[in-house]
Amino acid sequence: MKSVSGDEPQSPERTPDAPGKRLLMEAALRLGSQSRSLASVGLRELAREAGLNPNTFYRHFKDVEDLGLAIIRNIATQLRQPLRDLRREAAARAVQGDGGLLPKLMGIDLGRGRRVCHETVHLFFDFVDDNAEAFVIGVRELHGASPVLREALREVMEDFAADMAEDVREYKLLPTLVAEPVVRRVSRLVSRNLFQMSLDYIGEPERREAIRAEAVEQVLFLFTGASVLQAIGAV
Amino acid sequence: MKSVSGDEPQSPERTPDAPGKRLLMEAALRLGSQSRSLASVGLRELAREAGLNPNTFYRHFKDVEDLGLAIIRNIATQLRQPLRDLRREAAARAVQGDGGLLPKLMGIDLGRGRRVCHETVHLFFDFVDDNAEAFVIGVRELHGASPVLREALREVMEDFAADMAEDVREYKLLPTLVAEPVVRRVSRLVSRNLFQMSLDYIGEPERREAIRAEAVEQVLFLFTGASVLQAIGAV
DNA sequence: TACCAAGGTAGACATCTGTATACTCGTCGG
DNA sequence: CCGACGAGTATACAGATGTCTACCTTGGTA
Repeated sequence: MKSVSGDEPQSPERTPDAPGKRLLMEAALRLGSQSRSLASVGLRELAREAGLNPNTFYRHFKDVEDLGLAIIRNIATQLRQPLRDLRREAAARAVQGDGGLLPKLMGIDLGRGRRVCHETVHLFFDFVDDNAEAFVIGVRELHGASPVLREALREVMEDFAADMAEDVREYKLLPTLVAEPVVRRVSRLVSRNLFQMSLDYIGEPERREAIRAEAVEQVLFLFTGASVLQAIGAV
Repeated sequence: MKSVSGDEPQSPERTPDAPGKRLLMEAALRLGSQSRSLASVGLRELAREAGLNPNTFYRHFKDVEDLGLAIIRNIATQLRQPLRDLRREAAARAVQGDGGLLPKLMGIDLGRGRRVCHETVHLFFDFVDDNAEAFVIGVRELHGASPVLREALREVMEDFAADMAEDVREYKLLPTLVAEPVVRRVSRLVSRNLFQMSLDYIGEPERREAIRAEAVEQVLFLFTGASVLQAIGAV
């Protein structure tokens, strides 16, 4: 046994992944997203779907849980950086005024935050479009059976939220008087909610545009509410 | 076979529930909340935990899914009415001014909404305290394997949100200029988030007070944000 | 050339699961 | 008093699952 998905920490996918491993992960995406929990598919069904011998599974993973971890790490690394980059770009692009379409509320430049938020949310949903299966599994497993997967996904969302909070501060998307812990809490909630909505998004294709709009709206509500309440000293 | 949990619609628990049925449901709460998904416990393990013969299961339920439905219906009916009643009381109690502790923001009486919200949230978490196992299972199964359970739970949360939106309107907790669909969407999000947080609440006993506070805060942020943005015409 | 490890296969094992049929027992209505 | 019925039990079976040991194949390398 060499690499049951736990080598030296990890060079980010230095192995082009043995064909079997990839086949198994793809099979897991297909089956796991189509109804049941990952654990309940079972190693054997997984191998069957992948067109492989059950024992081949052991060459690459020690558990179904282990497979799950691999999938999670995959999408997490694919999502995190692009999202940060886009947020930076969006913030930069939105620096030049929006022509004052929206009034400033108690000194808060709503227009800028709104545009950054709009773009971020849309990139997120674009990513959901491309990785629907992984998202279904992810959100399922977030409250699922395995504590290990839960913890891993929690961490992903926590990082996601932390990035967001940091960017909000760095690009000054909120008035500085909003305390940092508040920003973090709001970010956490936004993150959580976006992941949640990704399931609606996937499950109701005919409402996709509406859901994107609602998501933007909700994020705006939250940050605005936080700003206003803090401004009048009612945190 | 007489009552596999699908009789005439339902008189609300006219049967005091055969002892076996109750034992099985309690066993399901214990096992289902302690790690895996309901479906993955399996009828046999369930019966074992309940100290009964596997076949006894069939006398009361046709499926594990069926058992799940019964549990969901139970807690749903236990939660809904009390919550509405409390909200009405809270709203009535909060009619007499709060002494102007908080300034009115653009004509919005924040103090009243805040108090009602505070009490509602706390009642909710008290209920979570008393039914922790059911909540764990509920939130798990919300994104779980079975479409039937998912749909049932969605409905529960939808009702929960609808009640909330209606009460907000009826007790005038928000300025009337906030459009009804917006209230509904915000309510839906709040509802979803509360259920979500109930898991944190259960899982991190040492942070319970903090979580309650955060929940109240988030609800306030949302409704405030919605009010403000609507007020300045930026919905 | 010989070797060796990684990737993949084959068959066998005990174990668990859902389900079907058939039995027991207490209670209640006629 | 008796039969029917609800609740619970016993046994049995086919199928699936995780895992073990052993074997084959390939590509690189000493």
